[in-house]
Amino acid sequence: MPQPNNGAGAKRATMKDVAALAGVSPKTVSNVLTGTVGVRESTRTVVEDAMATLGYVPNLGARGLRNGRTGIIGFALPDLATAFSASLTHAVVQLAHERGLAVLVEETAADPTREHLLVARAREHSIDGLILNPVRLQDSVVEHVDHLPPVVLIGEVEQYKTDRVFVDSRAAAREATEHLIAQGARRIAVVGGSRGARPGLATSGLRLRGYLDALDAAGIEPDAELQISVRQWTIEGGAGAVRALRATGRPFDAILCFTDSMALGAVHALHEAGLQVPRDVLVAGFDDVEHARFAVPALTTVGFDHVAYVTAALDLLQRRIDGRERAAEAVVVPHSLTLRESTAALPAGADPAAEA
Amino acid sequence: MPQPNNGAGAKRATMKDVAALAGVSPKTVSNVLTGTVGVRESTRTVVEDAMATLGYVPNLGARGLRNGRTGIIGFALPDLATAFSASLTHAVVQLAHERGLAVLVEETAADPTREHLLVARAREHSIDGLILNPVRLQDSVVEHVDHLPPVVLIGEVEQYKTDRVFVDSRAAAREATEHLIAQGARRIAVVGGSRGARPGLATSGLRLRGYLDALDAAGIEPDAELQISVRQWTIEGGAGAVRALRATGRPFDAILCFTDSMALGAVHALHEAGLQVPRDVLVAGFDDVEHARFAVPALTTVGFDHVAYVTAALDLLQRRIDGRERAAEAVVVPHSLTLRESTAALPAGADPAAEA
DNA sequence: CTGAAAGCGCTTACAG
DNA sequence: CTGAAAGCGCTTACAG
Repeated sequence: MPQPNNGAGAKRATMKDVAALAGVSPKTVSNVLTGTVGVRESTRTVVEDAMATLGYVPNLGARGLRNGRTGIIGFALPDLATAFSASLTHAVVQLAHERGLAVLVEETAADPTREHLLVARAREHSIDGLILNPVRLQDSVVEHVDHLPPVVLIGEVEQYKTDRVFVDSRAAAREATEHLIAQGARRIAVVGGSRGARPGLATSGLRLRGYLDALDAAGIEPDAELQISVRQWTIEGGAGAVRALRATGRPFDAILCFTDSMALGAVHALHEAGLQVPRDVLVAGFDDVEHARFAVPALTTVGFDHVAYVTAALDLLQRRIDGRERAAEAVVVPHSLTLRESTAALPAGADPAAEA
Repeated sequence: MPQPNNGAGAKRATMKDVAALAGVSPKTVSNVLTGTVGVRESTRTVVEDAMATLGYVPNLGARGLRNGRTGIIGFALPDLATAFSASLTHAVVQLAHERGLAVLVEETAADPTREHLLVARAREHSIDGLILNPVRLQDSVVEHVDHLPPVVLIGEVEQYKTDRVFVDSRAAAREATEHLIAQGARRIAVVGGSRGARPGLATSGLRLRGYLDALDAAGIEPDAELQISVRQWTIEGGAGAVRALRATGRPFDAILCFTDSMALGAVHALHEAGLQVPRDVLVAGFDDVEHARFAVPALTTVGFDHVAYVTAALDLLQRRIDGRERAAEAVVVPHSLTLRESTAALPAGADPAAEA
């Protein structure tokens, strides 16, 4: 029978083994490895040969126990299954690796107890820092702040004790809404914003505020029935929102969704109902995930550079890990509205889509 | 100025601190924590109170140094940005957490050197095990097998030394192709399979083989020009494949794509070219990601239970970690073809889509 | 059921 | 530039 790979075969070489083979002390091996102290060239060569011979790989857990750095950072998002999450995770893993950091990925989900577990787990594994999208945990993160490692928040949160990276959601939502108005829309629904959201508080509230700014500037009376709150910002959530919207019986000629995933779900639900985008309804999203560009029809969306976003977060985190005595910083990543087929101008004088 | 959260305030409590406060030895605290040895109820209470008072969280790195278990597993995929990756990552993180495991996520990418880095990194962090989708690293993983921790491979690989989880891709591709034929397609293109793929070797080869099986059974002569190889199995890759396909000038009336992401890209590229799905061309995919269900048109796809898939991988890994003396096992996860709008029957006598 | 000793693999002081 | 000692926080034997 085939011998399964069990890794138990060769007992892993330690620094002591390398030192013995090279004829030096473990400290010298350590010096070669970390490079903090100069080592004579000949000594270095002997040590490096010994490491190669033994297939030596340092044990970062042991190192971390001594010097307090594990080389692991945490990355926590509410829902790893969305397209936006995939794009960010991709960028974080890629960019963290370039800095020699490994990434422990966490999911906070809707369950509020997950957040506490997450924080505890992060501490258990002695991560050097945490990049956190606190959409659902804004309040409690603040509470636990004493127990947290260095943290960078991504996304809009009312929190000034911690470094953070975000886009100007209010301005972005306003621009997107203005665009829909310019394309001829007047009865613009919004998907994602909670009706009772306190403006300024988080992503959802800020985007709703920007939407209202644009309506106000255009002299359009906002209609609370057109503001659909969505619990899960997923494709399914977006589809459900459109069904809810149609159930109100209110006519609408455009939909601004707070994520591309929801927008794609909205387009699907409209299609299901026999409504065509953009002929009958305009649709715009947020995030500019790869899918937005390739949807049918291609989706107008508020985009920003995901790599720049993640880079900013990692830069802040690195600085916080290295030297902790700084005031909290905020980095605003530029956004731009990308125009595509889903918001091509409505035919002049078209009737807004009414109830089924 | 606001005081940033730096975590440096309260020096973290250790087991020794808890022991001192509770008036017991560190070993007793350890016993309470691990539960391996019985502890008198009154002692337990005192210790637990002390832990709560100090906000004690165990240091798993230190524990791992002593007992060889870190509680971290690795999860490595070629490309974290795809919809399928997002779905799997979501499931792995969720299900691993339920088992008390944290997940270090890795990306192997197209770069072959990444694989070596990944293995080295995995060892550095003393992960307890690794779940690996070796699409691009089949050969070298085998080479490095001595240095790897317990590994479970996901996806089809010709490798019998290691536990693995996969779907029967050949049968699945055959079923999907038979369905396309039943819907009236005769000139079926395939996207993802390399022309020169050695059948039986990996996902791509197996799916191509299943496709050829179906053509053969239906008495349809395969056309090498309809087999488009794609380097990156992304949306963009799928769109590019359709452009390449159209550039050949060969007519085609259906496309089988080896992932849903590629299928969605294909639909987009067809739409761009003025071809409608399913009126002019049928399209089917693989994986049944959430998006497939909500695409316009909704996508016919070979689906399987992602949670079952990941659960099988975790079960195998857990057993391998616990007791290492077993022959390598293979788990085949059942698949099923989900029929949707993208493969609604072609109009009888329709002309296959020809070149632009 | 509980404790004192030793050690997991590494690095930090401290010497030379 | 290199070494011997001590210790990071925990658990594994070994005693009682």
